[in-house]
Amino acid sequence: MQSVPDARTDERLPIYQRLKDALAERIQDGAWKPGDAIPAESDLAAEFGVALGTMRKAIEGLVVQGLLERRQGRGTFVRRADLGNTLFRFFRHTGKGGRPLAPTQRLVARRTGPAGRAAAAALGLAPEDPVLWLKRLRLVDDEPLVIDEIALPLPRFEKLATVPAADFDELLYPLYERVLGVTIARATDRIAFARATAAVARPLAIATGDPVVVIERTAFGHDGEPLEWRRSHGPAERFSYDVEIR
Amino acid sequence: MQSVPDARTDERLPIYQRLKDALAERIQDGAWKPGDAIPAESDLAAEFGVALGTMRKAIEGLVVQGLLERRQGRGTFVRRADLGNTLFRFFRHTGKGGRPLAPTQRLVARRTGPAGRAAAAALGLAPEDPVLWLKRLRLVDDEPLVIDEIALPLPRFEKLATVPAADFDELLYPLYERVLGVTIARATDRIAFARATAAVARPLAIATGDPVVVIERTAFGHDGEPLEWRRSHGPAERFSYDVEIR
DNA sequence: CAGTGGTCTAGACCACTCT
DNA sequence: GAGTGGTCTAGACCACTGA
Repeated sequence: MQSVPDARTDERLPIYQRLKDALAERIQDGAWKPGDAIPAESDLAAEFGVALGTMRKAIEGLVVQGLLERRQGRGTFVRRADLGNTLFRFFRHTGKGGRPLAPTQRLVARRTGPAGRAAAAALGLAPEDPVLWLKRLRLVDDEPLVIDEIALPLPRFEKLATVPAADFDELLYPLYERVLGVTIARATDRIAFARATAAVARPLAIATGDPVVVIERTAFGHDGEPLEWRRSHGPAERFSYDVEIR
Repeated sequence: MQSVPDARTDERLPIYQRLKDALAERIQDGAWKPGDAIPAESDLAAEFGVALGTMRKAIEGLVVQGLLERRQGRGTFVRRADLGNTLFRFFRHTGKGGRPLAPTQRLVARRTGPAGRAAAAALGLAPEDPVLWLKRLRLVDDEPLVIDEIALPLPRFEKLATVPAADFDELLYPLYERVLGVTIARATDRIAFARATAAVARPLAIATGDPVVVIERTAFGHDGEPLEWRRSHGPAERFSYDVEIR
């Protein structure tokens, strides 16, 4: 049987490609952690036995991919993915009278249960596989704006089932990293509109049947593995999103 | 009085930056037109008196910006911006039974009138400045899906006022290029939600007050000048949009 | 086959950051 | 001042395309 060519050693690939894969692997493996500085370009070039320019091209590629971040005169660092905040990405920030916004969040429910069809498809599980379900309400200036249902594959996220509810005050992705060492690198959102069900309308303090935005997100790790699925609902009138094309 | 440093000659900028600006200018000026091949990298390097690698870096930048397109072994070409199709970018393509979709479009109205507040702000005009207004209905499988109101600054788009209505069968950006030599390079969309007014509901064959998506687009030329503003409405239930983050 | 972009090298000097 | 990334050069060879 023919051995499958490894991305790092497949000689048909350009050197800089193989370097990219080798460096990316160090990040995935956690040898280099988010926030860390990686060795100097010249050191890396020497270590891999390539010209400086070739190593630069490899690093440049990872910078474009958002894995690394260069800081002139200081070094090259493993980037901490900033996937923004659904609240501010997708909703109008009605900063009335220039007052600073006060976004807060509250864990409404936490339970273990079957993934169901949508979450299972996104996470690569069977619908009956158990996941940790979180329900979270996000408010701005004490006004409910978004309700999230979040599915996290078990056993990987088991520890989150016992973390004190108060810890869910913070953003979730940093929490995953702190508690579980799980890093979210990338996510896909799908935006659509629907009518509010009773379960969604109540926490949002709107009427059943009112128009809502539905944002379904799948979040992935550096290795491309799906780690989290969530479905968020918010009042449609508050929704606003900007897209830049080309 | 100090002369303002030209992007192409400001010596504080890296050479490759100045090269980028010089090449971009040739595209803006129409010296190199969309679809054209530009001279070989080696020729350009010689012409500008720089090393090949430096010219490559400049070209690479324009490729990333979407101005140029490389084709291995053939040459480097001026890219024809493909701003996609609002229909397929933002709405579910319900290809029932695998039948190919039949998207069509119809010019519903064409008139000259004041820009009004929204269009004027986007186009950098005064609200009372005259623009050419187009109203266009877009259908898929003979079912109305999107109604567009399009504002085009006037004197520049004057010729479009007399072009036969049948020509509006095609996509607008290629039409602008063919009839006026105007190239759209970039656009910004803002997506929001509203209730259908009577004017919007009638052509879409929905009820007044039904939920609709509103997509406001400003389109720009290579020089960053706003060239077109449009507001599109479509039924909210048919809307679907995917966003990839980082 | 000639001409194009794609990869790679080995060196030089500059600009920035920190101590 | 030492160490980092940023720019630039001048050359070599490879891989692909089209006539």
